[in-house]
Amino acid sequence: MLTLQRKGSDYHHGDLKTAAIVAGRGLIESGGLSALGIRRVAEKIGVTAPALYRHFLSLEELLVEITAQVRQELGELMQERIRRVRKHRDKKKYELDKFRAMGDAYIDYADQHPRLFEIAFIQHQDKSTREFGELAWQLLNESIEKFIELGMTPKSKRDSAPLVAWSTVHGVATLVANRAVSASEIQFFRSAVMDGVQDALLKR
Amino acid sequence: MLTLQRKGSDYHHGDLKTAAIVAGRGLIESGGLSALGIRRVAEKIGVTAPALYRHFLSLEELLVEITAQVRQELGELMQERIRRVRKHRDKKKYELDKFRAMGDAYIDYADQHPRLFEIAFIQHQDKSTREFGELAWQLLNESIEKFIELGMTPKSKRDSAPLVAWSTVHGVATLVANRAVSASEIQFFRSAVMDGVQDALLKR
DNA sequence: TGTACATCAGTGAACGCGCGTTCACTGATGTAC
DNA sequence: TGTACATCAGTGAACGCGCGTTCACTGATGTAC
Repeated sequence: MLTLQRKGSDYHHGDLKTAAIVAGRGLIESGGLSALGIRRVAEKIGVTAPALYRHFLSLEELLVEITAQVRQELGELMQERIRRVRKHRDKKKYELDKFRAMGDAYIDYADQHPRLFEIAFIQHQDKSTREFGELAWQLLNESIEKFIELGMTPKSKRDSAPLVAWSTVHGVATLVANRAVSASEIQFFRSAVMDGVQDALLKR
Repeated sequence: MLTLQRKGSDYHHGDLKTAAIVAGRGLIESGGLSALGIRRVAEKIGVTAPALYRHFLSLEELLVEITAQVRQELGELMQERIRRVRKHRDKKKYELDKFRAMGDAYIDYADQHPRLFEIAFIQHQDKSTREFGELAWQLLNESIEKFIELGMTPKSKRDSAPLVAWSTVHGVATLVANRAVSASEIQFFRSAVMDGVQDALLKR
């Protein structure tokens, strides 16, 4: 749990910025983007609205910080799941297991935090999102690089493979987050798509 | 061009409902979902706000009608592009060309109407979106059915293939709509992914 | 063909609300001496 | 160690705004006779 209660005096909060981001996340998580607001965040923290202007230039800026954090978290979940994969003496199998774990993590995040996932990649100003989705993108590229090293994926696909994998998994994740696939179909859907990605990347 | 100007008297509009949907679309197209509003739609049409309540129960209902129309349009664009594909005496090639045309249409729509695409699949109440995205989904299934008939796709993939194809193409479309892929990469990205889908569906 | 009347799509004013942001301020903190 | 003071994170009141929706109404339309 992050520091949410005030420490010491009641006048100074201590870590308003962090608290605001956490509170904002919570609002979006339960009510979507339109539930985010300066006044609502302030109320949730137990502070007056203008106090937030000591830490953010505007509502927009708060949102930008929230989405950056969500993208980071998504990357961290992937990293965590990769770590938990059991080693296997068959290196190819091991790499493949890690790859699937990554994809599963991405989809799980979208499933469990649909509203956050929904807003994670929206564009602000002229910044490219991938620049911020750095961690997830990097992990994906490392994984595919391993496939190539082990001769599982042809070198010719070095540039395209990460894009194919990303968009496919992103597609499932989006549809799952939007509940566009019925709950009963989800399991089948997810594994069918992951098999499909594998088919597309691997030599046979 | 749909009937936008009033006909006959100035008092009765003639086709307010249609005009409201068109105007609402336009607002979303240029300013995103948050730009949609009863008052703004009314102003755009040249009518007072309460007039719209003769045709819609609420703002929400107007939005539902707009998204349904967008999904329909998306399907129609796909249909149109399929129609334009040149016949080819090699049936397999012909089917494949039509399949790619469909995918291209889907992505083009997302690229050209990013804001509309963004909101097309959002969930309202408890209705499943696919129920509404009927046309697009049907076309995709027919296409894959042809692949199976021609022995290009194994029968065992009958259920999974449409899901794999949909989510992959949907993924690209989403990322393109969000401008998460830089303009210079888009062409390579699109064709790489379409090649990937093909790899996943077809026997080799 | 002409008139009375029901229908109903539109108007105009008003409602209460919650929003982001600004401003002059106040209270707590921590540093200099 | 104790006091004066600069710093700055918070307050409270107020701003102007645009929103969705309601209400009693009015004006145009088309049907019955």
